[in-house]
Amino acid sequence: MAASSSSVAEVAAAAAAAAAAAMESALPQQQQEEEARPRPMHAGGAKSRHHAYSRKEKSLGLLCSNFVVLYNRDDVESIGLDEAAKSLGVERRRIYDIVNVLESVGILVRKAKNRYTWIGFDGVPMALRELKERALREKSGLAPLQTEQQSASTVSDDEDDDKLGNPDGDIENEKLSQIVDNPSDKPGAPRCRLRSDHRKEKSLGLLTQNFVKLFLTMEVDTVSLDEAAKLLLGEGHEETNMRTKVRRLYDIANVLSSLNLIEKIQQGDSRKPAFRWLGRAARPNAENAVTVAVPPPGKTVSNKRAFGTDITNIGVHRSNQDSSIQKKAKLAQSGGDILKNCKSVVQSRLGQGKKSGFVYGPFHPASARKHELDGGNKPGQRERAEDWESLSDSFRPQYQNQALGDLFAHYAEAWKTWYSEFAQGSNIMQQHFGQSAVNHFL
DNA sequence: GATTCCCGCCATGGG
DNA sequence: CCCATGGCGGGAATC
Repeated sequence: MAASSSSVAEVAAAAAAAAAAAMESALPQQQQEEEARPRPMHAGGAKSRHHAYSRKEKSLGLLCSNFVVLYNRDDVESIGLDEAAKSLGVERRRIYDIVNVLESVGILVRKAKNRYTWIGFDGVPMALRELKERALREKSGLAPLQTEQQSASTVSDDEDDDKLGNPDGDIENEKLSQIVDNPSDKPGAPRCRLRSDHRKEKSLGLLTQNFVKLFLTMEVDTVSLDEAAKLLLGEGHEETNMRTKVRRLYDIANVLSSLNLIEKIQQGDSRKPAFRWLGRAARPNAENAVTVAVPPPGKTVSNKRAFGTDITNIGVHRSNQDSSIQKKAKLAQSGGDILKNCKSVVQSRLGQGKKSGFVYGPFHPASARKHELDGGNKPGQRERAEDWESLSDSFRPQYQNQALGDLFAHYAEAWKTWYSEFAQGSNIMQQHFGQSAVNHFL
């Protein structure tokens, strides 16, 4: 119970601390954490008195940071959920949350039940490219449906997704299966709409992708979660649906923040905060984040939620309600995996990147097109040369090993689900961003 | 009082 | 039926 939980915390702390220490060298500049938020239990003895419950220490963002610190190494084979949960001292449920968004951004791939393969940040560029590509195709491909409200007669109070069967959906699917190079693909059998994928359509992972796409396609680089929710959701919606969606977006935004893919900013004056895309992001880790130039545009004040460098969870609960949650948290398994070297293969394929700042994704550039590092575009003002993206634009899918195949299979599937859902949301996107977004840089 | 968002119940879907 | 997964929303902590 309590005893075990504390020991778990200890282990987590040790592991993460070690990891952090090891990682230190990788950071361009070591910069002590500024720790915007003083530890609530900072006073007192060496350890910690009792440590009052603090939400921040349990945040998904922090958890994500720790997760990354813990696994972002060369010798990380596959990741077991139980193992992760135990190491980080959290319940399994939380790991699912993290893993889902990490996967959406290409940092992980599901290998099997309970098992994920670590791809690392090198996978991000490609994932973003995929995402963006889809988003753009989506935009131009789907029916323009100009400023028409699409009606949807009757309020149909709670159900949002109607399944409007889009004609070109099949075409896309076919194209996909080709790309995927699925050996066991039957040219006729498995072509199904995957009924009742309704569950998946509302998944955190999908939501994450759509959220990211939003940033990738519009040129205004900030959105408030309410806006995002409205955008990603349909039009009018039950208050409750909106609220739930926003809750999820908070979750996602927090982990994306910890990955430095976005940052929270205070919109001008007296307005709810919004999130700004930092595609060029560098390193996960703490808040120092050498997030390059990009001076915050005039009045926006960057007060992103700083994730402490401290190490995760302690077995303290939200309130004074004891209830030792104590999961069995068994950790058995982790036999010798063959997948182990998959990761290293990818790694070597990339030439070990990481420290050089510029890294190629899993696919080595087919045509070694070198894009100038943001050569000379828009002098002055914040240019948004997205390193992740421009970098990946030159990629040509040309996989040569297991892991990559899996990766693509994954993307293919994700697409399918995304496609149907997004089809309906696209029109509202259309009226919001119009054509301008279609041809923005690139 | 409003916002942020953690916690964990419990539906669900795969095996 | 068991168990891995992961929606979902109450309501506590923060702002």
